[in-house]
Amino acid sequence: MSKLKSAPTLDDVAKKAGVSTATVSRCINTPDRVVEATRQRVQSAIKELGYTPNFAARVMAAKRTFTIGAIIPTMENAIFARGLQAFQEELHRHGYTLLVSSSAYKPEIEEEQIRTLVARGADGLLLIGHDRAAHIYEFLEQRSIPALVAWSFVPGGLLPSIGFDNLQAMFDLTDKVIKLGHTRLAVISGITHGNDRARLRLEGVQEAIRHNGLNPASLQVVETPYEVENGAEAFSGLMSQSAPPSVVMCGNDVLAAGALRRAQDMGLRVPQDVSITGFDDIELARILRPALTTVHVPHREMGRKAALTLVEMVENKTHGLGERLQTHIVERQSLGPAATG
Amino acid sequence: MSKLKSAPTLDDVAKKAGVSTATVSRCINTPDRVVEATRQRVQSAIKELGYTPNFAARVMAAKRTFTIGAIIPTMENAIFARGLQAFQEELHRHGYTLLVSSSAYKPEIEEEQIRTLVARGADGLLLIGHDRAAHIYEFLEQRSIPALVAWSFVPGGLLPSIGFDNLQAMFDLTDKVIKLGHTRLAVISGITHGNDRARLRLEGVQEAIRHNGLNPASLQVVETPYEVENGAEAFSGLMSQSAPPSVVMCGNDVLAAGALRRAQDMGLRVPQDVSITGFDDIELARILRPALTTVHVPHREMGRKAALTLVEMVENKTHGLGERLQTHIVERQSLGPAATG
DNA sequence: ATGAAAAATGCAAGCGCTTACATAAATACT
DNA sequence: AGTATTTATGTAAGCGCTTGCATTTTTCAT
Repeated sequence: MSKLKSAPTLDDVAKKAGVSTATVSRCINTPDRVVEATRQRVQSAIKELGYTPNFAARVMAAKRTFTIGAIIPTMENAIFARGLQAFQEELHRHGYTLLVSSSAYKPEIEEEQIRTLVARGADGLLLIGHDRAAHIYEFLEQRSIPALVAWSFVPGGLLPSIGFDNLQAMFDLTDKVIKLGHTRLAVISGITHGNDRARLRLEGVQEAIRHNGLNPASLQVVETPYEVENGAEAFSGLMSQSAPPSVVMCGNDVLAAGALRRAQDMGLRVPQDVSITGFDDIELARILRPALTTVHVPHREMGRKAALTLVEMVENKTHGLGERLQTHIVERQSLGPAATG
Repeated sequence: MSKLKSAPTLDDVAKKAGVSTATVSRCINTPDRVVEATRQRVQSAIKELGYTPNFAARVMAAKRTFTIGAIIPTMENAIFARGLQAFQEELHRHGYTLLVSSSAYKPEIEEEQIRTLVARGADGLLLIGHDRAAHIYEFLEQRSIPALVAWSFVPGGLLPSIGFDNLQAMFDLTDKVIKLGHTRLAVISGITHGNDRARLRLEGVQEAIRHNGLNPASLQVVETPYEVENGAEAFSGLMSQSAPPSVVMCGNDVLAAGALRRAQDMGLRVPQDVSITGFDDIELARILRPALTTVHVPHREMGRKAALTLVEMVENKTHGLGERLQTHIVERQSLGPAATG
């Protein structure tokens, strides 16, 4: 009942069905080029043997893998997990498989992963953000691997991108903050090095400050990795100064969650004593008390569209148009008017 | 500067270095079997050409992929994301790449994914939980693919497992709940069909109830998918009855988060009016107010150990011992004594 | 019926790599 | 110095599949 050592091959199927391997191959790949009767015979041979095509052999012969690679900073942040899930689902719908790696926000690791995925024959690649060494783009270009950037839309970038305008989104949020009367702002930003999303969000704040005639030098910025604990630490650092900010704008919801918790631990009321904002609008933002005022990003839509675009790029060898997705501010309870005093 | 159409091959390198392909191959795979001078020459040829070994060809020839497949229900739940991240990191440390698919908790999809991963030559497989059709185990056995189950430890299962005792953990938590004076318990469980973790957790509650001499029939159970919103809905359903429970035990933290939020929306104080418990101890549990009393599961450790075990199984063709990891109750604020009223 | 065109199938050449096995070069030993 | 070992490299046979081209069978129009 179970004695086979190695998997049955095309040849085994061919023999059993009394046809050539070519015919079996056609039955699998282009069934309409095989006459009904033969197909039946082959099908049952396949079933009987429990045959599954060997992927590597197939790739070698056909030069196609139907695999798309994605390299994300981490699976632990819900925004990537969610977008990736949608990406995967859409890919699956088109017959592609997803190969994921995470780079832990480290450029060297990302580069290694890119090479690995290419060596594995990924038909296309999904990358996060635009910031990376020029030679990586050259490598991709030279190997003519279709690649797409997500989570950051930059028109006319080296690679097409599906994402949103991080700068504009944060500009708008900051503008709203300032209109509420805040003048002492602080930012808890993600690490900007090699991360255009973080960088652009920070720039958005700065631009809004200038735009509103506030003093750019008054903006306090802390850069820290995207973890709850870091948000908390950064927050207490910021608040224990002589002139603490009236609002702390965080680079993402995770950081904001940490800040919020710490605020409560410090006995500060949010938003009465200090306002806090997030970015991403992950589920957490809604669950927290007070619920987080944040920027909603359509992660699922982004994942889905990225898949669609990438498949299109791979199959039609087109360059990919890219698309700017809309974000919007979600007003909840963590942002209030500046305290009068 | 960039004109090459297809990737350089071993042959190209061999020619450029003036050696045979075998030597180049050895330089890459068993460098100590090649003399220094030659190795140097080959190395620089590789560098100059920007050569990367073709994965598929390698697999075909060597029958090894250094790939481990993992099929998880979803990447969206932090518990899997976190465990998988650790799994991946450990795998990477041993030179393996991770291939992930998610099954969306659907058995048919899981089966398809298993076949796909096997066809792709995964050297080993990580599966979640023990509940699946017998023929899948046969398939794995027949193809002699090492496979390991995680997130659920069941000694003497068909496959070795690295996980924890879901039943015992929930039994302990329930025992504590009952000791606090609660007699009207309710459970918001995940869907138990095809999910031994959910099923065992529920059984844990039931056993504890019997063990403490309470009436098993009094336990109210709602089964629902693991989403925040579902937890909320289930909670209000439960509480709007004539004799609402004094404690709602949730199948995981996500469900508990939904329940908690809904409780607050309904004007119920937690834990004064009703207690709520979770399971998993994800970050969220700590952030919520009141913070969730839950069962801590060592996800990272589990991921890491699973990787170690699986690599060992693959490389030494051993059967894998499995390991029962310890969980513990984390007492926070969402569970209190039964209301005396 | 009969030859031409169309459809179905078979043949066999790779795809790029690893790895026995064979051979050549270097080193050791008497 | 001469032979036995050891070490380094080359030769070539696949791994399981796809696919262009050749061949056979079927279909169709005359």
